Amino acid sequence: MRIVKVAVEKTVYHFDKDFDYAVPDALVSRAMPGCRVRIPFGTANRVCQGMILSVRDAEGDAKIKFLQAVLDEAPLLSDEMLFMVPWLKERYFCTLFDAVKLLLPAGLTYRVRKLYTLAAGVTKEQILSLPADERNAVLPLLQKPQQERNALLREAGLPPDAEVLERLCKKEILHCTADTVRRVGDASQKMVRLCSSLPEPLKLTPRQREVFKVLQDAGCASVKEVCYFTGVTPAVIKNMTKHGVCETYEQETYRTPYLDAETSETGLQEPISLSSEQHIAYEHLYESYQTGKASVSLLYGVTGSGKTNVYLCLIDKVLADGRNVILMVPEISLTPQSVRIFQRRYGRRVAVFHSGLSVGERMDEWKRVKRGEAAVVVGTRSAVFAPLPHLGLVIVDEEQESTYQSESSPRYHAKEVAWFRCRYHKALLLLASATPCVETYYAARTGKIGLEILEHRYGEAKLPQVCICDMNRELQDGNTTMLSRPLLEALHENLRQKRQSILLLNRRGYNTFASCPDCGYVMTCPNCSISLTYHAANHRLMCHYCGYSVPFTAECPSCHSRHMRYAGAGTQRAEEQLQEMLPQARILRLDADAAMRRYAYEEKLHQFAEGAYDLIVGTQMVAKGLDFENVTVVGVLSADQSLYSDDFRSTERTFDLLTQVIGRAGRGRFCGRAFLQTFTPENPVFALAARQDYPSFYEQELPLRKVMLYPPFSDLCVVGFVSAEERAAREGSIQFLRSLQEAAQKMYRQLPLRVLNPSPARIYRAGGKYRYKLLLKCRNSTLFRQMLAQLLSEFAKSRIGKAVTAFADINPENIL
DNA sequence: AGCACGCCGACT
DNA sequence: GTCGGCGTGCTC
Repeated sequence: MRIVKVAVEKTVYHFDKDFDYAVPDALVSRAMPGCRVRIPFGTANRVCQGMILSVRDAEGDAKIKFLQAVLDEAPLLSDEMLFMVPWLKERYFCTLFDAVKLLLPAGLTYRVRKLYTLAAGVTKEQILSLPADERNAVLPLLQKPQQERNALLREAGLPPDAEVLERLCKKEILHCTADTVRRVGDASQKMVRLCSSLPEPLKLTPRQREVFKVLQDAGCASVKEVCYFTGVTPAVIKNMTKHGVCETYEQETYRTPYLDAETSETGLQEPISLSSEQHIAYEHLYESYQTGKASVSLLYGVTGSGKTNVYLCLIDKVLADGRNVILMVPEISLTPQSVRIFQRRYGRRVAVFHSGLSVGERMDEWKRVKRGEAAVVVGTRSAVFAPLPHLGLVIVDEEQESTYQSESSPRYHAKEVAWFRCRYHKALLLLASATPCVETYYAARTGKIGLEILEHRYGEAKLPQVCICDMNRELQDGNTTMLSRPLLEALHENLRQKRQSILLLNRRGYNTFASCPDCGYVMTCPNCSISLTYHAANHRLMCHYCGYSVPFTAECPSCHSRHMRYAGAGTQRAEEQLQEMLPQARILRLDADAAMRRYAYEEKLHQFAEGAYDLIVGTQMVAKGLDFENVTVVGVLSADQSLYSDDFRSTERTFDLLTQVIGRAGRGRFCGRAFLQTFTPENPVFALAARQDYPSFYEQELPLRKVMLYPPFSDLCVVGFVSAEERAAREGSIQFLRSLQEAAQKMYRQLPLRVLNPSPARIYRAGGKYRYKLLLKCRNSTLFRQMLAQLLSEFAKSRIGKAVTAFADINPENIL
């Protein structure tokens, strides 16, 4: 008997597995791995969809059920993808079908729909004698005998969750069946062409002759086009089809948003001249690519060192080999720029993947890639799943960016997925950045991955002059606004000279840290080296890694002055205040958050470049990619907000942010200036960023990581607990901790593991639910993940698991 | 998650 | 004696 293993939709993590189904004889030829199927599942045999993971011949046991239908004519997933599914489950603690969904474009999913008909032998009298609500629900079926659940309820004026229909099924008045429908139809076009053997003798009316001539010239054309050119109606073509002169067929059209008429088929291969430094890096990378083994390299290149040129040369070679490339960029807002560069060079062979595309667009690009019509994919993290058949190179630009981790379940890390795919394809993974994440640089420094360095700025652009503004000083001198005097002055001057400025506003991260204005001391947790966060409710300072807390006092533990204060407020009104202080300035506000529409954003930036604004005020993500000749002043209003955020990566992130922001000023002919406002000017991160000195920053940061056992010296795992009741969430975390310790004692003694106390999540109340978390310093090994998977399943089955959902996230970008 | 099974109390 | 409460356990 033919048996298939199926990933089933709507399972829950703790009982998810690949379920066996028997294939009915009629479907044997179509039930291939990678095809979706319709299956009965659970005690009630509810209809749901699944994905065939593998096929075999074996004896089926008593429990086995049969497939109902195969939904795809050809497999949607390649062997590589099917291989990736269980890997994703094991790695990110999701169900198999969740993993499948990552690999399919959003539009390609089926929806299960419930259809109702009157049961055989039900009479009109019977219906009329029913209670009112039931009668109303049944009556529409007399007009149209089969109707979908939602339509039926709507017509009866009942809410979508009404149970009338289920009741009627039990009474055997209605009959319920289910099927699956495509969510988004393919965008297809009706095409027409001449038949290969024409009827003899060929008799044509004058109008048909017109059509015949057009088709002879064009070979094939869409029905619409033919009608347009000849002025005939579709009836003529239909008639010719009937007489065997021509035939029609459906052809899918692609809706590719970034392709316009200017985009040529193959692109312009303009020669690229590399500097000697770039050339060496390129040569080395190409060598690793050519070894035919999977490898990872870091391309560490200072801002403006021309990393893109190196990418382009590598991509040329990889494409010439008949292999494919993925280029990932951190933000949607950065894709139009990158896409333009790559489309210019590679034409229609470029496909675009990112979450801002509509469902239809995404599906079209996906298909183009799957059929091998596109060989270069540019996009955000979801691009890592692009179904390219012969991957040769994956480039991760700005590899330190947190956007490469998914923020919703399954929380995959695009860099990890990229490495999985590169191993499969024996391809090169290229991580690139001017400020790589500490883990990556450590791996490069210790020889675990390759390292290529570009240390010279391309051309003669000079580093801007950096001013670190001491905000304590400003305060002492009576300046209570959020603009320091040097920055305000520079903005005024820039306005006068008709030059432009960029200001960075940190509105994210509302944590309030405690610092001493006299000596600059910032309160940190003695166990975790994390800034303590002020909690107004109990007037205490708390560590949100381990739950440590102390009462807030005004006395500084370092210099014993009595001026300790908690900071962090004040940026809310920033924008209005700015307009008040610079009344004549034309200010453009950029919000990376949802509000900005997809293209409106590009439009605004274009206007800025044209000089329609004097000043951009934006959040950090926005400011990172901006590159304008006329910008000579950049300012960071409060660098502290990010520097003393309650996260072990906060110094690293701040260094990255400042370095990039400083790099924004003075890209053109004029010398630029950067202003960093802070209450703790003595923090060395400012001087290091001013010099753009990543290696020194790294040397300073690494020992701290080692002492505190943070990555790269351990992995950090967060187990989160969510519940409608605070007590349940807390008790859940405590119980999980207990079983974790037990399991570690008994079965996993060899695992390195340190557990911090359960503590409330940073945002501990969200959406009416309470959240607790447990932090583990561990080694992210197969064994560790096995233990965690086991514990998560047991927890879900336990009594408290009914009230609390637990989930795990290894090396998250943000610790809950 | 959903759903059936089953064991106990309140009711005709 | 039966209806229905929800605790328990299973899902190919």
